[in-house]
Amino acid sequence: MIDYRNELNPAQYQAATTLEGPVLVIAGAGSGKTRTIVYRLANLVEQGVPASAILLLTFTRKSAREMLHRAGRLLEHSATAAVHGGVHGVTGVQGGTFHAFAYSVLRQFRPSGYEAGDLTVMDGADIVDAVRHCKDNLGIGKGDRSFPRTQNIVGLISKSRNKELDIDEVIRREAFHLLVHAEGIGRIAAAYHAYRREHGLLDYDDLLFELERLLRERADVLDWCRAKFRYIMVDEYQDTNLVQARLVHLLAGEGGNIMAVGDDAQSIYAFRGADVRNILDFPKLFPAAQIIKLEENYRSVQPVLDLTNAILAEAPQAYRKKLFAAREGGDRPQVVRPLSDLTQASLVVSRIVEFLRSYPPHDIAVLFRAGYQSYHVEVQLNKLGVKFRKYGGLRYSEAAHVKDVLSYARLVLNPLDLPAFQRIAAMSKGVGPKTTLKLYEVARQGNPEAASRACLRYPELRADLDLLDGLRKRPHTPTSLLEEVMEHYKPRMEAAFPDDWPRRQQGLEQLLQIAASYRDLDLFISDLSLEDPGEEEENRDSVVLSTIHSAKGLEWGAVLLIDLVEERFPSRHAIARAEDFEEERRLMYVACTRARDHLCLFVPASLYSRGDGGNQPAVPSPFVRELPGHLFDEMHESYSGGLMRRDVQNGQRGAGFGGGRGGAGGVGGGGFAQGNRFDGAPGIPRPPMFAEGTVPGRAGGAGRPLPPTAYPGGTQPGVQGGGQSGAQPGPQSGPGVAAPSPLSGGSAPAGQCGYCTHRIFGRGKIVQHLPPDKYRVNFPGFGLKVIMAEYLTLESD
DNA sequence: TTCATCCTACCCAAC
DNA sequence: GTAGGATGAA
Repeated sequence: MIDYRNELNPAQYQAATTLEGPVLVIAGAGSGKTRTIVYRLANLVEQGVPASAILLLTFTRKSAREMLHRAGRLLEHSATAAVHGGVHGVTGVQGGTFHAFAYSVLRQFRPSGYEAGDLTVMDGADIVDAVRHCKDNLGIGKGDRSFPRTQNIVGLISKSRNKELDIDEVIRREAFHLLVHAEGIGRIAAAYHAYRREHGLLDYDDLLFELERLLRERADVLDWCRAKFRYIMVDEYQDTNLVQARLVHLLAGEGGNIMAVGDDAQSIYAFRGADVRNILDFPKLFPAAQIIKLEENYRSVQPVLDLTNAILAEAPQAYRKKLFAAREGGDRPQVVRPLSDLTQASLVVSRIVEFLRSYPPHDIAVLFRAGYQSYHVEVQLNKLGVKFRKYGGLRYSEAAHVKDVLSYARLVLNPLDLPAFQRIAAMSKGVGPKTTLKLYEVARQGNPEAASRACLRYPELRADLDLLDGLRKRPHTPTSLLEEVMEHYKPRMEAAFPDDWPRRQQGLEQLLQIAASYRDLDLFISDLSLEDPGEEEENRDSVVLSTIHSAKGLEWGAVLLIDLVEERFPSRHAIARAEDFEEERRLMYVACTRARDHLCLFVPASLYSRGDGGNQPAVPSPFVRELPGHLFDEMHESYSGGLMRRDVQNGQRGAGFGGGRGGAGGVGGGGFAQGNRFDGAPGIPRPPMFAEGTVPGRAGGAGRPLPPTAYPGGTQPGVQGGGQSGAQPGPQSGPGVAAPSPLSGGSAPAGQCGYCTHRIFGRGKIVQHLPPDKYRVNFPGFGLKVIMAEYLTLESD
């Protein structure tokens, strides 16, 4: 028997043991929310509720699986499971995202109004392709420079549906400058809608709305759902949107057994229609709802908690919680001020290397606002041979070769899947957009002579169509089908990607692996759109790089948060409207509350931008400026690359930018290993500003007052530095490719045995030469690393 | 009509 | 780096 009362605190206990009726759990960051859900799952099962009657809606399938796994372990260890003969388990619990759940119901009870044979779920790239197709088709915005990009249009369409507002209204509210194009955008949206219906395609928003429509139109389906899922739990409820809340209400019924878990302070998805009001209005929607608050924080040390509480203190909040810590001691968070975003990357990486002494790689994370911001850090990590995994960025299933292969599979399933057809057709020489459409019409009308005529002209395409016909003739498992497709596709891939096809081949093998666990092709394909399989395997020997959004719900021993400057964080998109700005603040809160022991905030003093001639000064993020100075330690990078501690005595909040000159000097104490080790070290490219001798915004070095920035409610924030908006710095080197290192002076080792020195890892023994230019080296304390020769200095013995 | 090439503006977050 | 528009040749 699980000892719920002893293993949970009183609030958690109440949540885990209240099984009937509606319950709202307000769970502060790090308050053992997951633990509570896990125990409640176990409890439900112990009480004899069949697993198949439980629906667990979470933010990712991964977190659903994690909870189910833990609940299963809990049950295994309890005596009750044995008493009941082990029949109880959590294996039958349905868990995943709203979208995945919606698809599972929709494929079972097909909604009315879809012509084509099968329903295919579109992923982000499919959606962009489809909208572009509609836009071109209508000839809207052609050659008009002021017309928004397809991506932007997709964003507007999705926003209008998620917020359930007219697209004109969305434009009026959030993109006033596009108002002149509102009519055209509206027409594209309408065409895109018709396009999906015509081709049997569902985008993310369709999944939710079509499920709602189905449940409202078909009483039998609603009854079936209610009878089947008698206990529903929804995690991260603060990030549900309107239609999701209605779905919850529909599925549970007014007095239903529904538990919603969330934290209004962590609502960070308003941009996709999430509405904090959902969590605030939960008691109205379910009048009998009990409200339980989890306020004790088990995750973070007190100094980290103090800082995160300070971030939250500035925010208006409905469900007031006072988080108190269960963990004593710990270091104060650090604010590090690198000279530029380029040197920031070096500092971040050396900090990571330091943390690697006390934490396993997967317990260290670098977090950032937007995917592209980790670029420099990735380059630096590659240089040092530190493995990392990046979350939030290009999806695995959106890689070209994967999409190619999947297009065949999609056509087998749904012969009129136009996006897939276009993809396949475009691979053939001599076939462009026009020809593709003609051929598609021919195929649709089933005109045999026209078809064979067309095939004669394009032998490659003919081979594709033959393959598809062959595949359609007999039933296939996802695996056998993919194997056949891949065999057919391989020569194409080798031709199309001459330099890296072997790596892509590996990716396809991975796809095969994933497919192996599916029996139904349509489920397999839709799952790829709904959940990134790349996130499945957790790599325990890789440091984590993640967008803050993707970091939701996770925690690490050490968290490094980068690019805390205006325009980047808060995002430049979020400074005009107060509500957007508040969401940025919550995002900052979410980021910082991910840290258990160590939190480092990086505030680069300048940003490198190619377009604007080098480095532009950057203004520290208001989220850092507003922090009371006694809550953190502050370090400045010196011109020579070392770090110096800011004089705490002068440490009034916000006033000390550049004031650290007279401080404790050197580093040592702050934990950044050796103080000035960057000086003249080989292989560290200095930022251009250094070489050029000009340091915008830092000249003079001290006491420059902070540029005032106005925020929503006040005047428009001035555009600093000439209005550039963070043009991507040109790559100084691709990942894994050595940058020219101006100072290295040709120190590449030539021998292959013996010892070498690395500027971060120190002295190590060369274990193996990996031609042409890498070495496997064993560094005491760090273990085996693969390092490029350029970054090693051979010991001349 | 397709394809190669150049050029420029543009990048926010995710199911 | 990428999307996608403009351009001109095949």
